[in-house]
Amino acid sequence: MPEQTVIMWFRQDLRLGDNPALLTAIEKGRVLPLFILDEGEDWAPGAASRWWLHHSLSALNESLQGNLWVLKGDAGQLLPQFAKDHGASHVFWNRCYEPSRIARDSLLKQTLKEAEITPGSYNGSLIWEPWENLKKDGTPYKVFTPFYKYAISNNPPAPPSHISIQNLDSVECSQDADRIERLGLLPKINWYEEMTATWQPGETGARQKLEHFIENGLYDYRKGRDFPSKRSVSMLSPHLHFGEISPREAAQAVKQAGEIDTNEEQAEHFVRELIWREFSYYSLYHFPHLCQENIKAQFNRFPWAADETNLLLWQKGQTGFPLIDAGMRELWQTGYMHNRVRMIVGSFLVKNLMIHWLEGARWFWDCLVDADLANNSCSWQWVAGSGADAAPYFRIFNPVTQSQRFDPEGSYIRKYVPELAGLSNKAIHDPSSVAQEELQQAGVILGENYPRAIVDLKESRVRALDAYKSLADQG
DNA sequence: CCTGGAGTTGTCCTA
DNA sequence: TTAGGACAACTCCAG
Repeated sequence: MPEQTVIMWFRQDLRLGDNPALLTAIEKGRVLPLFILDEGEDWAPGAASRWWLHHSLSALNESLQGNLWVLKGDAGQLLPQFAKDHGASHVFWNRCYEPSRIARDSLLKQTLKEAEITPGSYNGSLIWEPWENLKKDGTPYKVFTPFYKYAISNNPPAPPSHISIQNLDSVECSQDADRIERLGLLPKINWYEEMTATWQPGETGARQKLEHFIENGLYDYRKGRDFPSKRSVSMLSPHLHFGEISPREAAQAVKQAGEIDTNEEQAEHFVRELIWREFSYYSLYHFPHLCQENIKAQFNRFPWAADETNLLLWQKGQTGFPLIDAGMRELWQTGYMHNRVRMIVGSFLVKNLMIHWLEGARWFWDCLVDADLANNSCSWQWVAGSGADAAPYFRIFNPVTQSQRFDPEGSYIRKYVPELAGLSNKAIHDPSSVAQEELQQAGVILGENYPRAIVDLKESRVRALDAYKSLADQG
């Protein structure tokens, strides 16, 4: 009897290591690795994500000895037919948790079963399934810390699999050699030079980032992660999003390194951040509307400004606030932005400019290589104050104060806003309030080579506070 | 039920 | 210069 053909449907698990669906597929028969690009999905990948996906697929294909099959179109339609055509007995995948994908996948399971093909789905992307870790009354946590404490003490994270998969004997791919190019994921204009310098999509690149973090960032993570020029952060977010490394593997590696180097406290903080990612998936699973609607309904009455001009200036990094502009340009050039700066540019858009958080979420979605529906939506709702956690609404970041505190020497600003490089460490945080003479010496001409501040921080802060207050007054 | 403590990530003013 | 309280008062969660 010939060996069974088992389709391994890769989605956001573009790796061979610690991949439960793949491990099960290998046990069951001969693996046919497949990826399907479905452009009709809600929140289809933005330009930066597509760039990443192209390279990640190429890397995966290489580690599969060129045997990754590729399709383009509606997975719900294509997959059952493809499975039939190849006489597959099973189709395995790791779960995705976006609402539309949950619906699509459960329908697909039904279709496959009717065709007498056995489907199987696994957890390859999360430390915990989102339906785990409920409160005693069976409802989900809405606040991070109680969720964190409960999950850590009741369900210690399971260790990753360390089975190494090399030279996998998979079904030979008979598709054209340029099938990945023909997905059309790369943009026509070559805007991605900076991205190539910053990133190496794929499993190998992910491991390198992890090791680099363990060696260079971990010892100082707790405090250093707040300083955008320090790069004490892991830079793992896009790798985690595309599943090039599992969160379990990252957590275990960092914890073990922490024990060896007595950096337990630092390691714990890193794992805590990974669990924030868990909490975002958990929240999206239990509250699927949060990617388009305010969790707190009173925010539906918020007087958002429909200000195309300010939105564009924010997007292009031309607000006149150097830290904001540095962050927005980092995003544009590298597909990434340091976490603290994300909070600050987010607060600025939503509170100082009073532009709807969804506008920010959409822009991030298109620009970020780590664009992730759960993380992006939850984080924007948190910044806006419309999310489930009860952060006091009067928390408004001051981009100048934050800049002085977290980029005291202006090195992050100088990197991404080079026209200000000649200003002193003191002056660089707020050129609009610097004396004409000093600006001139540094070659800065406000309104010509660097914009004047587009809003008054004090005024706009008061305006935002009043707007938030009016929501409370009406109940 | 009721109660009290806590809540990722702040800012500003005053003493 | 720095530390501490006000902001305004909500919701969540555990006991």
